Amino acid sequence: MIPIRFEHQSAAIEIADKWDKAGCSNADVNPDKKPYTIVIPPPNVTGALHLGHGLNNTLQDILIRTKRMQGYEALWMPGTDHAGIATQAVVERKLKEQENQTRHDLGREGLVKRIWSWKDQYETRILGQLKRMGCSCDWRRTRFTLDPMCASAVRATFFDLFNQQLIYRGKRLVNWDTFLQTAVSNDEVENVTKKGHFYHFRYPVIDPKSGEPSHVEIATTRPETMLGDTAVAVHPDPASALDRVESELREKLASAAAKEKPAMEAQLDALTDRRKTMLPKLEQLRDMAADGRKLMLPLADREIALVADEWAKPELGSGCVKITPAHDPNDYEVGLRQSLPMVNMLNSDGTLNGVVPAYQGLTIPAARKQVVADLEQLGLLGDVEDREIEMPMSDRSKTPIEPFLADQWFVRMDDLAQSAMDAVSDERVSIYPERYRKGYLDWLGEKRDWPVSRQLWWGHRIPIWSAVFSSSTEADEAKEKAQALEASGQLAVTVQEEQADGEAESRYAVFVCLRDEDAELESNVESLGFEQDPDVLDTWFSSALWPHSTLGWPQQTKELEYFYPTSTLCTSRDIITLWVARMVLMGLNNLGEIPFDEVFIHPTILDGNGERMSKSKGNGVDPLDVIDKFGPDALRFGLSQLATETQDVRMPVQYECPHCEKLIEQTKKNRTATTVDCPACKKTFSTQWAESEADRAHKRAAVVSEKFETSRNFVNKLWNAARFTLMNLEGYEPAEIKVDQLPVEDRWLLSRLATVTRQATEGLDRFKFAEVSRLLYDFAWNEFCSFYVEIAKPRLADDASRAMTQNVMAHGLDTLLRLLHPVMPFVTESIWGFLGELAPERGLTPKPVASFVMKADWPDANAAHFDETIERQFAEFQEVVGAIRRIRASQSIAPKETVPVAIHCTDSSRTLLEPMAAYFTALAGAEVTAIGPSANAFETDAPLAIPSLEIEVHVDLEKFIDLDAELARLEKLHTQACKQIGGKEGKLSNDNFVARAPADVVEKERAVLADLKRQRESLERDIAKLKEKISSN
RNA sequence: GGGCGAUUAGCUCAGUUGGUUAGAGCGCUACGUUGACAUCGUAGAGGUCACAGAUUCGAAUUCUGUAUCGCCCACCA
Repeated sequence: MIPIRFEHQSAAIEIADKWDKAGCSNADVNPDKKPYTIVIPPPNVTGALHLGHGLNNTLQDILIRTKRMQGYEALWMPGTDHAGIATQAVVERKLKEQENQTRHDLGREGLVKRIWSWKDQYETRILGQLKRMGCSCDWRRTRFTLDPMCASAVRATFFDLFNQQLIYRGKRLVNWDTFLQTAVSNDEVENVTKKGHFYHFRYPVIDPKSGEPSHVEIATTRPETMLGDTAVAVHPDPASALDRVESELREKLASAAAKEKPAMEAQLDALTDRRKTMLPKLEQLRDMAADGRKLMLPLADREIALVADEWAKPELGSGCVKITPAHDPNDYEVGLRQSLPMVNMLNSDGTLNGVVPAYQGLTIPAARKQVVADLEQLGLLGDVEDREIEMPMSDRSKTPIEPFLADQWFVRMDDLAQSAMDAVSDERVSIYPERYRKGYLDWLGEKRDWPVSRQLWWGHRIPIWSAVFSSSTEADEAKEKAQALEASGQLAVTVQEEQADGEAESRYAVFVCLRDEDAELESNVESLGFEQDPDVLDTWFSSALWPHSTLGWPQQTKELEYFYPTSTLCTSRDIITLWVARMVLMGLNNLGEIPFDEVFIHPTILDGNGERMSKSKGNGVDPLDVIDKFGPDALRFGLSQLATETQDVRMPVQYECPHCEKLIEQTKKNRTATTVDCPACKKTFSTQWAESEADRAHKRAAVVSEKFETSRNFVNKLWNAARFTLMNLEGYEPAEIKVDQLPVEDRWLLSRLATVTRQATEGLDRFKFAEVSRLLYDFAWNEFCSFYVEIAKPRLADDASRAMTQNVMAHGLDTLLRLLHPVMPFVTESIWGFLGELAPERGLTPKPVASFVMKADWPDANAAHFDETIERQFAEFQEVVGAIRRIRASQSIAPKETVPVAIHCTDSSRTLLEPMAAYFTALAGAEVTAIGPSANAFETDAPLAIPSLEIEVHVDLEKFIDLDAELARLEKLHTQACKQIGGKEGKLSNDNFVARAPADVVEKERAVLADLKRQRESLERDIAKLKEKISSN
């Protein structure tokens, strides 16, 4: 027999085990079915999943389960991502903290081994989280972006791109950590404001003509970088640049607060001055630049260009700016625009290289002192001002970051990007919601080459071996030798002309790319003097192949043929460009086919303060904590309710006190604390931050959200509705359900089931998860439970109606379970099991059902069952029930008291309501004494009109009446009616409205007004009668 | 700086092509444990739909502007 409660802890484990044993979530090539495929966005193995992943995976599982029930061979491909930078950083940080070691102490192999064991640990944890959420992935196929299958796809792709000449080596400015000797991402760079100096220098003009200045003044906070200067820039049109600055300033001034005005006015004055004193000189310099005049870079004794570029701001300083393309991001841009040489002056440890031999080996601070002193000696140093300067610092090493021009590998994007744009433009790939198309197209439209190398050890190592030669002949010789090593197309060679650091001459790099892992070939290549590139590929390179690499590509597997292209990709918007776009272009490049038909972008979950959840902030919620407290079905239902079309959803987060189980609102303050005192029970609990032994002695509080309470309650409600049904199935005999012979309530249920099924099916097709959840919640709770089950009670007690009621009710529950299963798999599966014991054959034409609801057919939206008249009639019944209840409540009539009720209505309403008269007792504690046009008012009456239905409900208050309460109630209704009548009359007396609004709208308004007036009159009569009675008492 | 989104009840959110009295859940108030369910039931209170304009007979809904908040991008992944 079905237990009194749904114990999700034990039930979920049991059910998951049954599914697993029966292989319910496995998918195999099956020519009899259409495939439906989703590849999971592989979670990073950096850490455990939080609610954001919870949402992402819940939605995918809803889709997969729905499609599986709809008869597709539904494959959900699981796996995880190696997440290069993030994972290596986490492991390195841990290494530092716990063992005070750096990666150099362990060496490449040692570090990678450590990361693998980290990966194993977190992969297990992540997959465990997904399983407990009920994710019905085909676990046999679990992949990892660094496993041999993915590696083979990465190698094949890289080799192919290399052969297409789409891979090249170039320079790129990276954030270089000179201490860790690695590039760090922008995320890990922190700008710190420090005290420093602003140095003014003068660079001599080479052979100035008469009237031309002999020097150009520039200023910098980083004097030592002048050794790498390759130009000085001046604005190409300083006059109009100044005009623009001035007009912007004036515009601001007009709307500025009074106290800000004086400062702005001073700025304007300075600008006017500058126009007089500086503008002619800047224009002269601009002309000199156009004339191709050169400057002499002091100390380096190198000619550098004078260029006209908008980066120079005529309103600032001297109006001229030195350009160091190899060591400043903005200057780098200028260097690209102006085709300037890029002179790298640093070694990777942050000391100076031999570009200017006198400074070789100096550290940056030493070089700075030296440069300033040397310039002073030459008389080229101007003012030195004190100034606050922004300095980029590495989060990881806490040392200054140097912008550093490093060799990087790039993928040429022109055609690849275009192909991915076309796929979306012509809707071979659709993106929902549509607004995300723009970002995708804009980003790809820039067609920026993709830098794919990362200075890391954790990842797919770049399969290129290179050697550098000073002449092209030598390079060609090396190329031929390399090519001779292999003849079956596993090896490709290119020669690329490059500029060496700090040297003018070209060098010739020979690159050997190997298609597959082949130790022998590799060692042969190396014996020719080639070295493998130390870098690894960008994580997104392997992620971009995910939809086909996981299916076995480059092998032409039968899975690939059957399941590819996949159907739906479900992800969050922050990786539309990084991941989605790249999957599309790689799919097209590798297979000539798009990777998926549609992309669904779901909202981001923020906490109660509108901040993104993250473990480092302390506001991250582990789905397992929510599952422990509320159950997996509640977690899933709650999340699916959040999946609206907006971009963000908020989820206020609470600590659950481990002592008293009260939920304590998480604040910005307490979320970073190591311990918190529970305001309810006054005991102390610890948080994720607790480290000291004293703190850890307190029990740890889970972080959850009360948003899931509603869902947990819903699970409970469903369970109990099922319990009621099952408790009343004693003696159940399957029997044909003949729709046209059913009473109104049964036909109503069938009609509602048809409608709800249709709406749910359509909603899921259009990713309206929140809408579908609400729909099913409302139907299950407010229709199935509140009305159908309540009406069933007297019918089940009556032998005449019992059998058919059992049949219809079993069918209703059956359909409800199927509809809810994708969202709430565990509780529905559990109930399905119990239902199957009592009613193994059920349905309109009883048939044996699948042993798992997970494997059952999705319900048919049987259009023939939809009956608008029945639904409308039933609504009348519901209205009358509501009316009786309101009267009872206003009269404070005790629930156990049965009140006599007369329903004054039309004949057609009587036909409907009469057979249902008994149900008013079950639903409203009412005994119906009369129904129809001749039903009269009672002596002591509390009437309530339902104007739209022409029904008046009369309740006999003989035994109950509270005259004052009744008067108050009627007067309130009267006021309301008057107000509404006023509104309507106003509207209808507006000639414009009557003339211009559509006739049916006007007609409707008139009808409503007439009803309202009738209602008001009747109220006035009743009030008068009541007043008379009160005064006579 | 560029792009996108949000602003509706105390809180978290719905609100279809503009058209009766703007909805739900939680919270709140009152009453109530009848054999499915107190993780419940019934009823109730609570909203100038951010602000200012415009279009329209009619605007939460369309347009423009403002404010506030958030997210993405700015050679960061």
